[in-house]
Amino acid sequence: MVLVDPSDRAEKPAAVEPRERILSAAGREFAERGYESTTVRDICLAAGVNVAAVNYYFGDKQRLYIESVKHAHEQRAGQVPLPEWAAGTPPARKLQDFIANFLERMLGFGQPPWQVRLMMREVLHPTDACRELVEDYVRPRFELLVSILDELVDGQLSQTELRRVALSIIGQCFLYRAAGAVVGMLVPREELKSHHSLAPLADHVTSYALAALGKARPLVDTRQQTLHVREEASS
Amino acid sequence: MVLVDPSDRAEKPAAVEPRERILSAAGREFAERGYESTTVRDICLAAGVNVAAVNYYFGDKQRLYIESVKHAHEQRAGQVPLPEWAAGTPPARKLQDFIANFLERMLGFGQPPWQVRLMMREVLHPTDACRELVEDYVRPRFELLVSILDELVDGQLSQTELRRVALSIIGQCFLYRAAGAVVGMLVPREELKSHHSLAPLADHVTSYALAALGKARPLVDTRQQTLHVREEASS
DNA sequence: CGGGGAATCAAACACACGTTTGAATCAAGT
DNA sequence: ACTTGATTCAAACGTGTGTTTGATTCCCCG
Repeated sequence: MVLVDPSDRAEKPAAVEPRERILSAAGREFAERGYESTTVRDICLAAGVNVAAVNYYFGDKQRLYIESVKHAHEQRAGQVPLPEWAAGTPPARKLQDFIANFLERMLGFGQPPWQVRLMMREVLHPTDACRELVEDYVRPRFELLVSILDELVDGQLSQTELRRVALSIIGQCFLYRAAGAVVGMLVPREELKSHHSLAPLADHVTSYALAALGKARPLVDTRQQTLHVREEASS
Repeated sequence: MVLVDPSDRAEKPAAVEPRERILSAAGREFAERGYESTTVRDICLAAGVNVAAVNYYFGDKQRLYIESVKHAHEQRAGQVPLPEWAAGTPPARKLQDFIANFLERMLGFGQPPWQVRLMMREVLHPTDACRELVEDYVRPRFELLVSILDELVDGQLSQTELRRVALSIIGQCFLYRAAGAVVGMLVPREELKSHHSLAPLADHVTSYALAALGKARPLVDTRQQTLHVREEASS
């Protein structure tokens, strides 16, 4: 006979609703191992509840998964809100801020956020929870980026071109989150920190974009290069 | 248990060897559904062999998975080989070719090849088969790209900066393959073709990179801000 | 107190999975 | 024709899974 004293039941923060504990534990497990590989027994063990609790509170595993994706999404949305700027902020500055914010959100410096990893899974292998996630979470950011770019180039690019540039920027940030392990294998060990730190990355992506759009000097200063070009021309 | 060399057995003209059929079917199934969600029964059904065949030829499911990843890799490697250039080819042209080739390989226009999807899974959620894949398949391409960029900027960027630029280019291509479904939700229906066609994409990524590096005119022609002294009249 | 609905629990269920088995089939060698 | 060993097959095994069950405990209101 096991009598559970309410005071020693609290491995987690005390007095949190079981439903919440399950959602949180499920999010972590799903983010780590994926849907198929995580068992409801693992989730319940991590949450400190009986196996039957999942079905009691959520009906079945699938509905728990969808709920945990939404839960992660909501938590994360409040955690790193969209940046806001005073009127008259130069668009180049907005772009810089946006990229830093986006990277912050994706890579979650400081604490590795399982919420992002869970949503990333949803983006990479869409299930039913995906469309809703895109509309609520991805599209607003995407269109904010497009509008910043539009302002930056002063309406000189078509919407199609703007979206292409936006996707270029997102792709650069995306790679580090989605394929971080492979990136880690490609760059030398001692260089890894500089590839996974916020500031250098954000600077690179920003100046790369600004240079491509003609709003900053190219990464290579072409004026100092004339001599080399001449040498090369002989081959 | 000793296996007989297939070559000295009487050949069946119509059907391929069972081992090959299993590898092919397994690759397709794994690429589509992932490791956990794919059952050996499904694979054997698709391959037209008995369930026991997997264990007979490969030992267990895990080894079949690793073999099928290698198999896909080898097939794909021969299918879209690394481009080669005559000495003296301008690096900008090499970059263009590389990007087109890389996109061709990633997106596989025509029919989406399950081999790439399988390898993509390995990149996104690395297993034991990953490291080998990176060394044989990813790294050579990556270092080729870095060397092209190095030639392009004529040694004016550090290796770290070169790798950053290379990862920027790869990230842009990568996004369309890894998150194609989400990209499809973000751009208008009628624009989708232009975002998933080889030529426009390759042009965009290439000119984006060339402009950022100061080797081509920016995407936006800014009359007031930047004096554009460089005109790419060389050739 | 004590009755009753909500919550929790240990145990079991039903099923699908990877894997094994042992007999049947086949192809070649002698 | 018989032997031999590789291959194929239907059937079963053991295990881990999501889910259900029925009893038990908790908590609150009368």
